[in-house]
Amino acid sequence: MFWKFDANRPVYLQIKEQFRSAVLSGQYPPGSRIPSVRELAISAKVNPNTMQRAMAELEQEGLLVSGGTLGKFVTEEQSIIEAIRQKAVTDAIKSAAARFRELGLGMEEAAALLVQQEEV
Amino acid sequence: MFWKFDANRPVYLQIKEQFRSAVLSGQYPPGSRIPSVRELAISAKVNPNTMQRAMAELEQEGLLVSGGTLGKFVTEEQSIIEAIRQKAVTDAIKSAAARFRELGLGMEEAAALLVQQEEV
Amino acid sequence: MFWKFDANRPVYLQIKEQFRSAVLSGQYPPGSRIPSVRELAISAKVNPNTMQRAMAELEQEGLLVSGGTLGKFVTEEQSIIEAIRQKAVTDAIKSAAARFRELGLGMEEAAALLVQQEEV
Amino acid sequence: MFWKFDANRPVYLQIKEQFRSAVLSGQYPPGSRIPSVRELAISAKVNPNTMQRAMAELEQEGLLVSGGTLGKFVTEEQSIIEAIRQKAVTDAIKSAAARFRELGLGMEEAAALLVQQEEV
DNA sequence: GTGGTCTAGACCACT
DNA sequence: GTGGTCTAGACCACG
Repeated sequence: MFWKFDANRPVYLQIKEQFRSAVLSGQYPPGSRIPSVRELAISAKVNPNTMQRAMAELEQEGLLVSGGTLGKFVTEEQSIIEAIRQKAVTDAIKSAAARFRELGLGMEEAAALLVQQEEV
Repeated sequence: MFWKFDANRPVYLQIKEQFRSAVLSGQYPPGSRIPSVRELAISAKVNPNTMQRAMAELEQEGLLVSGGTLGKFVTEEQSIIEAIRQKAVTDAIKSAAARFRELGLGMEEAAALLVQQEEV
Repeated sequence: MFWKFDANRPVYLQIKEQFRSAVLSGQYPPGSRIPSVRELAISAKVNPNTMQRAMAELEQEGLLVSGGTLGKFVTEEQSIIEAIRQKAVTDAIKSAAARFRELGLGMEEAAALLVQQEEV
Repeated sequence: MFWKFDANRPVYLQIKEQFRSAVLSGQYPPGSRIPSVRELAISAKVNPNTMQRAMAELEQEGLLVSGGTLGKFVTEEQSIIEAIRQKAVTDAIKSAAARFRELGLGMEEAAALLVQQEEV
């Protein structure tokens, strides 16, 4: 798990986003145990409380379930995961579209730049 | 000029982004006078100090030039504007691409969703 | 605002309960500004962070709305307040009933003891 | 014996309450042998240490007496049982009354809701 | 001064 | 060892 933070947004929100993405992209399969809060905090070079807050919110969101002293686990309910994925993708697209529109960039143009960027 | 702020990022940064976009998209042509900080602050429902800070940074960036007691003006130097546009577009694309990649979304897929979104 | 905490349950949860009750019982009318988090923390002899957490959750619940740097306010939406009151009362009744049942106490019996207790 | 735990309070305290209630409501008559700590722990899906701690405290309270290698038994002294019952009922009533009062709920009103709840 | 975030470090219960 | 809570104290953005 590699972390990258932008200084201008709350770290715990960025942790939520990135960890959610990690789960959605299959890095932590449904039902699997995730690393302990303390380990994750170390890997992200962040205070355990900050990591704890992020994971607690992902738990409240339904993506994670707490196994008490056994650690935290990715939910086994595929429907929840799928719903979260849908929302994440839609949000990302909407937010990018809004930014492009703000810049006066047409969607086809933006789409072309995106594809082209990948080829680099 | 319509403003939309996200609670989780410094307002003055969002003002910079949005005002810069307004200039780049031609809403304020090169050489034109922009509204006073006071007026902009009211339209954005923001403290004048906050607006002042944002405009000062856009001035330092070269996009705006101060006309002393006459107010602030958009720079007339096309090269500066063009450079800023390039950077803004590139940043927006890169940032969107990074987010999509994080979500395990292919660029072609994302591009398709973007175009499709416009049709809605 | 007077606070009373039970050592065996998280303080922030008890703060939520008690403050919610204070609002529901009209101590803080709809739309009114509540004391600052720092003041409340002092009055409850609790760390500001703990109070902050409790108020943030009441905000998420919809009972409070944040006025940014102006402080926090009780929501003006009567419907939300009413819904929260309903839930609070129902929960309290259910929880008491469960406890009484556990003790083999009939509801009529318990009801009598409750009324009698008030007369003391 | 059916167990139900609230995540926000120490499990051993909840075991004490529920087992005490089970005895008071006659599920384990005076002088009868209770299941082994190991069995109880399994039925409650709880660590034996946790169950052990709860039973030890009930023993110290006088409700249970240890029969050495024969297991634990409910005390045969009716006076003790009666005293514990009194305290348990009084505590439950007081605690419910306090909660209702906090919510601005009159005792007659609460009593009515309690009785009504039973009919459902 | 206000809300909000973050760090550092401690303590508790135990799924 | 793990999740969870709490304290103490600091910093930031905003007004």
